[in-house]
Amino acid sequence: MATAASNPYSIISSNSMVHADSSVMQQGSPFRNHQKLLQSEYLQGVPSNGHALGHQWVTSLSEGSPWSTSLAASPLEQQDVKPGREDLQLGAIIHHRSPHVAHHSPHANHPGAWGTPASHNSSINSGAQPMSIYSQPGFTVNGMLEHGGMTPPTNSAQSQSLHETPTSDELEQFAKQFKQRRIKLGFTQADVGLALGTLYGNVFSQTTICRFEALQLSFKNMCKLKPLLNKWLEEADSSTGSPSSIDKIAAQGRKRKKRTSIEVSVKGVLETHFLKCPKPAAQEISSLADSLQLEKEVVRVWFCNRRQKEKRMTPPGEQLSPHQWMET
DNA sequence: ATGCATGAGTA
DNA sequence: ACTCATGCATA
Repeated sequence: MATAASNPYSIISSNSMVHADSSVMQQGSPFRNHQKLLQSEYLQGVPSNGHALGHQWVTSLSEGSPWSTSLAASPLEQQDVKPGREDLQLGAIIHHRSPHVAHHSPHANHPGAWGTPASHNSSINSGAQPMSIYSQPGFTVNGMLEHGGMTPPTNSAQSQSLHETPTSDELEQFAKQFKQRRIKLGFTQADVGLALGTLYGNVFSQTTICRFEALQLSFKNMCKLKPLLNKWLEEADSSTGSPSSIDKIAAQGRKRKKRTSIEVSVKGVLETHFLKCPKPAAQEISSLADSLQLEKEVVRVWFCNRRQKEKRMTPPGEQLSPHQWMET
């Protein structure tokens, strides 16, 4: 098993437009609902791919510095808890440097935001706030949707998405419609992500758009993105046939740990443990990691991701009626 | 489309 | 050390 450790951590830079739009054809029904999804998902047959322990990042490059070496543009697209502000200064900068003026209400980040019905809960959703939009007058990054920014004559869909928390159904409906429109208009998920960046300053990846369409984000997260996507939709709809010259942002040189590939059987074990104890103590993780011959960190992260997955609107597994995420 | 990973914000 | 939003890399 001379692990062909030929590709430790890759320096993000190449890779770019791979996925064209694979989402157009696959996917049967996005409504898989919440249930204590059992191991079913973890038994996904992986026929011709028994490559097991793929973990253990590296051992070949003499770079010395492990993945933690993070440099370059930080993915600050996080949720700034800033009441909206602190970005006007950026107006001067005219570079790749996504403004990411995330906005967010001083939310109360309650755990299990799910238990809270959409009725009269209003700590979430802060929809559209006066985020500073600044577009570089002169050239369009995405070929389309480059408006003055500050001119929002389109206030068609701000009735409820602004103060009223959408219901699960509404989100589901929207997601579905969004995807359809997007495809008809000929945009890929990646395109949308970029457009959002040039439009509002918040760039998103193909992954996020994909998850939105598939309702694989938390309820709160869905609520946050909906207004943005809604706006994009409007723009896209109106701007008839604007050939978009996609502009991929060159990735920076940031190192990242190579993705660990956990063996199917090992996943089964992890899943079993998860069902018993979804929140193992540090020590338990250690021993578990030890017995599975995995890095403790890998196991820890696995549990984190597993928990997070449990909180999504459409957990993998069963496919039930598109309701009841709020329950339980 | 999704698995594993990062990082800011919290508790 | 966890949650949550998000994404690179990969299947």
